[in-house]
Amino acid sequence: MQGPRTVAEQVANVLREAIASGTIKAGTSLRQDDLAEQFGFSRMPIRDALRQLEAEGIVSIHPTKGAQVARMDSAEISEIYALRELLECEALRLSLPNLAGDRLDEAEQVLDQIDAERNVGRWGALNRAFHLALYDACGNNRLLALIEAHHNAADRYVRILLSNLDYRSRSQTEHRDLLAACRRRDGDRAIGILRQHLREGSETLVSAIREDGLSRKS
Amino acid sequence: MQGPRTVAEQVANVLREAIASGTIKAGTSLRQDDLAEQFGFSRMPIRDALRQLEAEGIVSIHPTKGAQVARMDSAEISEIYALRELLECEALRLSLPNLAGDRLDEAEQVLDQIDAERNVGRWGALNRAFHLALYDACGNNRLLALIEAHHNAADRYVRILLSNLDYRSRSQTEHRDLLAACRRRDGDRAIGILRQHLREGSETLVSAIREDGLSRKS
DNA sequence: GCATGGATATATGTATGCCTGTATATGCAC
DNA sequence: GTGCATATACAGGCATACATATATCCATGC
Repeated sequence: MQGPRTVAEQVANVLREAIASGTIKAGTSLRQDDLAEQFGFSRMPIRDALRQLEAEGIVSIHPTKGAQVARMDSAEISEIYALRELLECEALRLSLPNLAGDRLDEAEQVLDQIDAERNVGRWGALNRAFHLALYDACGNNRLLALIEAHHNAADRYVRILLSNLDYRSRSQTEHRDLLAACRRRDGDRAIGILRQHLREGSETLVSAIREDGLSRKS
Repeated sequence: MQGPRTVAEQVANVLREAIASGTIKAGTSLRQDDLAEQFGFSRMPIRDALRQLEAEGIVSIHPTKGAQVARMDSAEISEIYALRELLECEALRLSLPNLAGDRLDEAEQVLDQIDAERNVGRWGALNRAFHLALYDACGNNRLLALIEAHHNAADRYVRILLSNLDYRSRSQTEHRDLLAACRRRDGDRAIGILRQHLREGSETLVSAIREDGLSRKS
């Protein structure tokens, strides 16, 4: 596994993490000159990085007006979660018959890691790792890429969820229920749990955003 | 409706159309210098355009190795059609209850246009317009964007399909059946027809690609 | 006092040049 | 004769410089 080969990729990775972790807030305008100076590179790789992040739906670019961290209101969060439900339930349905036992063991280890992890910033990645492990055998790489893209797009909001201790506890319970259903090869039950899991996440997140006022327009 | 605001967008549009129409074949390497000379601009807007097309999955870029028109083998075509089936059936299910009658009239006009159109290059766009008209009221903009992205990614292959007179005739019959089911507000039937329509397209296209050898690796 | 137009400033879009990395070909050694 | 190493060439990434568009502010006129 080799690291990023270009400066643009490095910049994109740093910005993605900064946005996901909340260091750079939604709506912040990302000026090419400022970023170039901060990173110590010219504007060109920064432009490439911003294009990359735009493709991922993390920033929005308007010609001659620059880039800013994409704002998501509760409606967009709902859309993303509706898509996650559609895509991930299908991936699980396709994957489960082909899912080897040791993959499930790996998924369980990830759950243990989540319980042990005290660094808030790691929860998002671990949460994603657990979900993707279950879908890994679905046989459709584009489907997996779409799922990962939606995880990335909503990452900074999911982290808000996961920083809520109560939600995190419920989430882990559901994760273990889901894993148990997968071990029993009970596809319908597993998909049902996953669907319920995502809907709870969506509802919790939407109400959290509404009261936090995170959706306010600048 | 204002046109492209930047050179990069214009270049991206021209390249997208050239690739979709088959003027630029799959696997062709897209050298920045050559394109810059052909278009009469510098390499920078060409770079931006290629990044944009990469995000759309139309070209693939490898650092220091340049860009080339993305090759799709039959497996990738199958993946795209599996996703189209998943996404479009869901969009239709969500849209149908909110779909106004005049929208259906518009869709029918598009079908008439397809029958009347003699320019092969227009069929792809009209075909897409018909499908999107049906999903328009689904209420999830991201879902619509994903569907449109998948239409674009497979466009040049769909055009191969549509240039087949026999397939085109069958396709139109299915389109009209689908429209009729929508008018009757028979959601299950409409989704069933759509699913069958997409599966036929996938199978026809996969076998066409296999025998045409379009998936050969340079 | 308000509105409109023009000018200026700022940030993005575009052009060009240089450097680095990779691939290929050739030569030498085994 | 084959394999490996080195050198050269080519293409892309990055930097610097220039052009353009847009927004804001100030001035002038009504």
